[in-house]
Amino acid sequence: MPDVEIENSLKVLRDDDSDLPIGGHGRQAALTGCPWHDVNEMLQSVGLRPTRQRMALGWLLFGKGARHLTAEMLYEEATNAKVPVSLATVYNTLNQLTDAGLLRQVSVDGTKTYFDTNVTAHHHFYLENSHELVDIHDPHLMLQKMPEVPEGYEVSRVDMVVRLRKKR
Amino acid sequence: MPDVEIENSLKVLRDDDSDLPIGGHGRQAALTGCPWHDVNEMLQSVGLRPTRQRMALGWLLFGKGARHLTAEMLYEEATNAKVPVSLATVYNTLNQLTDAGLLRQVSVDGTKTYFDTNVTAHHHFYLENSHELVDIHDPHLMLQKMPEVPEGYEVSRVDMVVRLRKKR
DNA sequence: TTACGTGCAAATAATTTGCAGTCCC
DNA sequence: GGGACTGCAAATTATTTGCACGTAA
Repeated sequence: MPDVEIENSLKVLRDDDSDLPIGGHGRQAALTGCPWHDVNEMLQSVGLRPTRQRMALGWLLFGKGARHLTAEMLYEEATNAKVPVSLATVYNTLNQLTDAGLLRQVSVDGTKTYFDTNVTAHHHFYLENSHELVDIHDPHLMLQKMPEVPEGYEVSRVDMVVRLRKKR
Repeated sequence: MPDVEIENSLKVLRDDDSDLPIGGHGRQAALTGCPWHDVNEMLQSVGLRPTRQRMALGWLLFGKGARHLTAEMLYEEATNAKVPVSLATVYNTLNQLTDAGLLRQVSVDGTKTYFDTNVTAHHHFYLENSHELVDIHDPHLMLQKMPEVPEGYEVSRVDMVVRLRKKR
């Protein structure tokens, strides 16, 4: 996990406090609208050419509040934003950013794959009714006791998903 | 399935003792090797006709030790056991058993869907190298502190996956 | 220029579905 | 006998890939 520097380099880019459907957690305000040159820098830092489409996607991903999206969702967002990119490129870009450690993949139900712009250790609520993914901001939830790991293995990561359904 | 060593090294971690595949409804201790009529009963109890293929699949699922499998794996097992069933039927059956509460679906990486014969609350290790799923038997791991659930929602289930990789 | 990036369409992979034939009660 | 079940193949869905063309360094 190569993330400490990346972490820092991105901190400013995030807007931790926007439209979380459910509990949003407050944090310091990001720069107004994540300027172009931040995304640019971000891309450079991981060795990706700041092309038109990558800039646009990076801007959509990190500039706005949206934090958990599928390729399809991002594709639609881009299209709506008059930034035509092909779906294939969206997939490619998401995968490249994930490999670079700027995004984290979350699988919750076998079908869709979500990408989370928050790469720090944290867990998720999954709203079964709306198929929405939301960060759990409560830090106490995090691993109070690590299970005994078998010989020869080490923990790569812990994924926890608390599935929620609407009370009837 | 190249896992014999892994099998052994992890044996201790499994809740071998509680081999109650038919748990939930039946509860009574499993007879030696889960004979036909147990599977039969199990199917009846959830309103599924005990057909040849369902009996065979049920026998493979609950009679043997294998506890986490994909449709493809079960299909292969069945074929090897000279019980020809179509892959579609395997999928159908797995879904029916899941709906009936006899199996639990676990998604770990977007691509494959695993079915777990243990439907009690528990978590998993996922061996990234071998793509194997193993129960975490440590009950202490379970919910030490439930996160604050947003208004109007209730927890449907908590899925935790501790991803392990081989130490280099 | 020149390797890298993009779009499109075709290719995969996993799973579901339509429907004709089969089996259980 | 009649509806539940099965198998096969075709259909879906999500994602990847091959390849000709465009573009940043």
